[in-house]
Amino acid sequence: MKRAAGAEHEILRSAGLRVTPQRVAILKLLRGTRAHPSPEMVYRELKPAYPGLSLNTVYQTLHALEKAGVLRRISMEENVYRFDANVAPHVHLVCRGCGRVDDCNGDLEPLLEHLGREVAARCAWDIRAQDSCFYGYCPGCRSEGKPPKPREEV
Amino acid sequence: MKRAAGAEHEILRSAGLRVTPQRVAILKLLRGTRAHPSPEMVYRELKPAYPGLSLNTVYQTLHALEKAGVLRRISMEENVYRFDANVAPHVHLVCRGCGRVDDCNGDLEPLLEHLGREVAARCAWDIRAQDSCFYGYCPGCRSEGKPPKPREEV
DNA sequence: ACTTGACATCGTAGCAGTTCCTATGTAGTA
DNA sequence: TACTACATAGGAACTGCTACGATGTCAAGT
Repeated sequence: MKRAAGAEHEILRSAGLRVTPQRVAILKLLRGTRAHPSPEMVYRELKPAYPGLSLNTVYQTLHALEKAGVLRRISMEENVYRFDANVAPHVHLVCRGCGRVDDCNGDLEPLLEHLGREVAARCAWDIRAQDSCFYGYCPGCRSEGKPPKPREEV
Repeated sequence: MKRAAGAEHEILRSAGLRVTPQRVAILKLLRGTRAHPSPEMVYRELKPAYPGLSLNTVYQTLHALEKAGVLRRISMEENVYRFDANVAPHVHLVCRGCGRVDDCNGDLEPLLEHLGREVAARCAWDIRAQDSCFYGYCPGCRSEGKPPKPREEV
């Protein structure tokens, strides 16, 4: 349980956080998926390997990592937190059929940065983060009649 | 309580919804504010004028109006629904200090539509809606030391 | 105007996601 | 190895939202 990869170790240390098996596991999971998991999904995924894991710990770890800037919390149409280890500005695609959240491929960063500059120029706010979400139906749900939302996997 | 303005009346009718005092009041409030109220805020605002109003009714009315395309539900970093009577694509500014949600002035619609086209061209999704949020500190919170979030008014 | 059926409203109860509380455990330093 | 501050676990509490059933009301058709 102690021999985790080094990258997560480094990240935690440089964020001023203690290195614990739980934190390494959570961070590793987030960095290894594109599914933007919710706390619940993280918990369900890691519970088999860490039977003693508490959902509470997942929440606290996610908050700590978010505060340290390692993760981003993103908001979907549903009132459930989701987390993303990709901190750079990018577009999220949210399926109203199955609930999955994808990143949009292709280099949209220049466009998003342009949008950010335009917004900053038009208001007197101190902007710290941006998030662009597109809602619709993924290829899978598109072919069917877009059914109500089941539970997706990490 | 029955002599409300005609615009809301029209909107409700053409959406196929019954016209009731509660619905007119809720829609009128939403259309007359830029604060993107949450259900709770709508309730607190209307309760004095409509003492019998139920929070449940607020929820149901907001859902009905959203389903009819009259309102948009937007997602902030907090897990609270917020509603916007402006259905056209525009940018939201969310203050991490006081929690207020503003629209960004200035004509950003072309840019957003451009972004939408780029996204649609890069993925096989059936896009139905888009939302761009910018997080930071409003002019008021910026001048102070960005305090923790109190409750804002409608 | 009056009746009537379908839809709205209200209050309560229930649920799911998140946070609070606190005793116990453990990482990291000396 | 011993110590101390920080993490964890478990459960209880909180909050925003939804489901349910009884009552009330809008509006179409007499």
